[in-house]
Amino acid sequence: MTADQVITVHGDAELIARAGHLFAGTQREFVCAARDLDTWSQPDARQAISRRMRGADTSGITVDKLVSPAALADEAARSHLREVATRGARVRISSAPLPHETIIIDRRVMILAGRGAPGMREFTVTTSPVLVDGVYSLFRAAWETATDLAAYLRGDVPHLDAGSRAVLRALGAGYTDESAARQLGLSLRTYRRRVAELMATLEADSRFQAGLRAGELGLTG
Amino acid sequence: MTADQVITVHGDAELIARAGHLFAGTQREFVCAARDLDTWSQPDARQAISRRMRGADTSGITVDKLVSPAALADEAARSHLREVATRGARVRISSAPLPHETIIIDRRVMILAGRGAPGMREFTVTTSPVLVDGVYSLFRAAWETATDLAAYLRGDVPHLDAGSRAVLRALGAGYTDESAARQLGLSLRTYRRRVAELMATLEADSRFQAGLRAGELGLTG
DNA sequence: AACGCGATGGCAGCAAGCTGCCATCGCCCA
DNA sequence: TGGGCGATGGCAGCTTGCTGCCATCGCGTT
Repeated sequence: MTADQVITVHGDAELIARAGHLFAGTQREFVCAARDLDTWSQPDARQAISRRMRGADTSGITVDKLVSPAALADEAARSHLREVATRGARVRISSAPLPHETIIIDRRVMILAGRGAPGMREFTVTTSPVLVDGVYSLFRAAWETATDLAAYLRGDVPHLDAGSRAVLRALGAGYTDESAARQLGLSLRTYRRRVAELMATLEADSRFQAGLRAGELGLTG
Repeated sequence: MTADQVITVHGDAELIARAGHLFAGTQREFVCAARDLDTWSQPDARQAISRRMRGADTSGITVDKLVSPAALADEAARSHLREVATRGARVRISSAPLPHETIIIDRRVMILAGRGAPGMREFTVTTSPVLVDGVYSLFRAAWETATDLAAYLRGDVPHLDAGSRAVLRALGAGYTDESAARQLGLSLRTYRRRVAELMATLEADSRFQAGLRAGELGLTG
């Protein structure tokens, strides 16, 4: 039995001071899962990282960012995500609650954030291969099933009104148009109009494709 | 800056000896993500755990097991999963590669397995709240988007032959039956027969529902 | 050769889905 | 009051999808 160490630091400033060099030393891969963008919206923390990254050769580095829909709530966060996406990062949205912040660099170092006020969070820095590999696999499992940012924005999921959701539920339940319309108190004509609108929204050419898209976008409940 | 410890043990025997009491001490929740069932298929390890769990009140404990499809490969593993499922555990299948083994008990203790021969793996035991909470969130994110075991077995995903997959692709591409049949070199009649078979397999009443199911079961590529 | 069997495909008829056209209704605004 | 407008629903005609029935074909068995 042996004992590895997990370093715990308090606050962004100490993290930058003690682990900043790890960010700059990224060789191949930088992955990150976070429920919000609080850490990076702290101006001084972001600038400190940016300064360190400047000059580094970032061309061969893949950047994967997994965030929850909450990160799209305000316009500042949206534009930040769009910006990193245009700089080559892959951004995906997970409907499930994510950690406050999990960062894995080159599959060697792992940084996790605990809860706490922005700027004063507790972070742990770990290099144990077993720990890092295990968490990395979990990250990938969550990543694989998440929705791409572009698809998420294209689908504009949250803009589905209650009616469309009801139609979606009826379709998903496998009803015929006739019984679905009856259940929703609509005429057959109107119900089908709704279905047609929904399919247009989902950019689907067939009902099968619409079902597929609806599933992809996590509209099933 | 403080330093927590991560305990590393080698092999199932040492894990049982040093951390076995943690399993028996489970109060509310036992979650586990694993790419295979090697650990639990080791007879002595499983028996040791079973012995410790005996007598403990397991009624109020929720058990969540997330495994990859590989865990359904051989019949022994399948029946083991069915058995834990009937004992109240929730079992889900993730199409993405999972860690060799990740266990989180009561959201307080975390045990991760590294690679290595069954029986001789390296395990880490961690109690750092920041680490455990972070990994727990990732687990939940992967869990949320995984497929329930029952649905997975019902769909019998692996038993889809090449033809069915081709049909699935055509449907997903949004082609009409006519053009899909032409592309696949089938008559319209046969193509529709295939679609009907597929829908029966997916237990779908409508094409929309079939699309939904296909998406759920991760058949889209 | 004769047979059985499963897969295929044509045909026909029906069910379901799609959409243009128009009448109607409720509502807001002038 | 009257006009405009969007949402609704009926109708009709068309397309697409669904399936039972039967003929055919290939293949392996007897």
